Amino acid sequence: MIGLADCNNFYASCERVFNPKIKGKPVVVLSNNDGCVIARSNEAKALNIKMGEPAFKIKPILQKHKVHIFSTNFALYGDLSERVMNTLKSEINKVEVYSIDEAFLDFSDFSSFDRAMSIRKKVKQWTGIPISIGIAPTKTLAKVANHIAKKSTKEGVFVLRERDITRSLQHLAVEDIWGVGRRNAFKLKQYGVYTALDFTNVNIEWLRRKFSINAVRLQKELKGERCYELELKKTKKKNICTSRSFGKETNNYNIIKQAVSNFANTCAVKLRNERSCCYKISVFLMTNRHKASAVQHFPYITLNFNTPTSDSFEIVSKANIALQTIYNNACIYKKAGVIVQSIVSENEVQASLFDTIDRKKRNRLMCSIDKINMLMGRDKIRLAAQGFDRKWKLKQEKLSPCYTTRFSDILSVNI
DNA sequence: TCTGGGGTCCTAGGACCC
DNA sequence: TCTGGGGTCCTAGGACCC
Repeated sequence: MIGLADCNNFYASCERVFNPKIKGKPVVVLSNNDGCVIARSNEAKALNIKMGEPAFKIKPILQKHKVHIFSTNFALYGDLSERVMNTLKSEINKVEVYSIDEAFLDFSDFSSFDRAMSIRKKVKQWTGIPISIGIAPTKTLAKVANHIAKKSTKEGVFVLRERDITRSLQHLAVEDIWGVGRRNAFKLKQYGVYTALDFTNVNIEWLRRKFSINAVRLQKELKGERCYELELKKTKKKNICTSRSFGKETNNYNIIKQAVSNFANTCAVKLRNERSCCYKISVFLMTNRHKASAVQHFPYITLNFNTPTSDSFEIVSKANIALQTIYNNACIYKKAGVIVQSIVSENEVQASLFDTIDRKKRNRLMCSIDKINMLMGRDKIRLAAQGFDRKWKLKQEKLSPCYTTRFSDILSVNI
């Protein structure tokens, strides 16, 4: 059997761990720039606050019910996620960390309701985060089991046995199947497929023809045939993207250049952490698509490196060449981003015949910079192009302390 | 006033080869 | 009159996930 452990309302729960005052109260966490609701406590869900809703649209509800609002604090969530995963690993040998708040667990040795309950209790006790566990024969069914654990059990644990599969699928809407999104749910309903059970009953050839190979796999998984195994090896990323909306829209070239330089540098740092190099870099800009009256412009350009690189100097300067090409000062931009692509492992780099850079020396320099920044704080050493004033930076008005990752933010206790 | 960020996989179609 | 068949590789766009 495969288990799926999923943290309940993860970001909202993180905010509560070190702030007991907000227990039992409605809590929402907003996306970057304090834009949309991306996490809700049960009390906030009960107020009918929807996932992804722009905060400014529901301001009256938030005020009326005294909802506690937080900006995203990824330093906190990332750290608590690691604690949860480590606790799971202390109980289960094979754990696939699937996302910041989810992990697949190998229950092939023995799976029981009681074992899952004790794991759940341990995670709560050790980290303060409540989780739900669903257990079933395949990953997709484990997702179903988790769904049931969250919605219909008091304990937060559900074991989906073979004999109960049909009954469970009957009560699961087709759009709630893992891997069926909005588009395909709409399409399926047009053909009269409304529940997960309906989905398991459609002709497999028809499914292959009308949808994709994934739909076929999905059907098999729902019937208990395993198509997806646990992925225990960490794989290298194939693309790395850093992008942000600006706190304030702008057409100022220098501000945008600073932002793009910072995003490009972050991509380079991420590449070096992965021990990878990239062949290509793309830069994009976006105007505010919600503003009907504004001139819209979504330029995007990709440039190549002759030799794959993770060098900040090269990546940032190439990003700036790209920016120069696509920037148009008649437009007010809302967002910019840098993507590095065609990624290869750093020990598989094929150098260009005409390469002129002393790469060994540059690598040592980058290593030193990374080390110093690790010890002394992010961007302590930076490229001049990154600048200091950060006029493009995001809005984060409701940021909670980094309780676990910054010395000055550690809680003090009065006895 | 105000609307997120970071990924993966699949497919169709174009360009090219012999 | 009449215009093939079998491939590979790359890319953009779509769909999905959290």
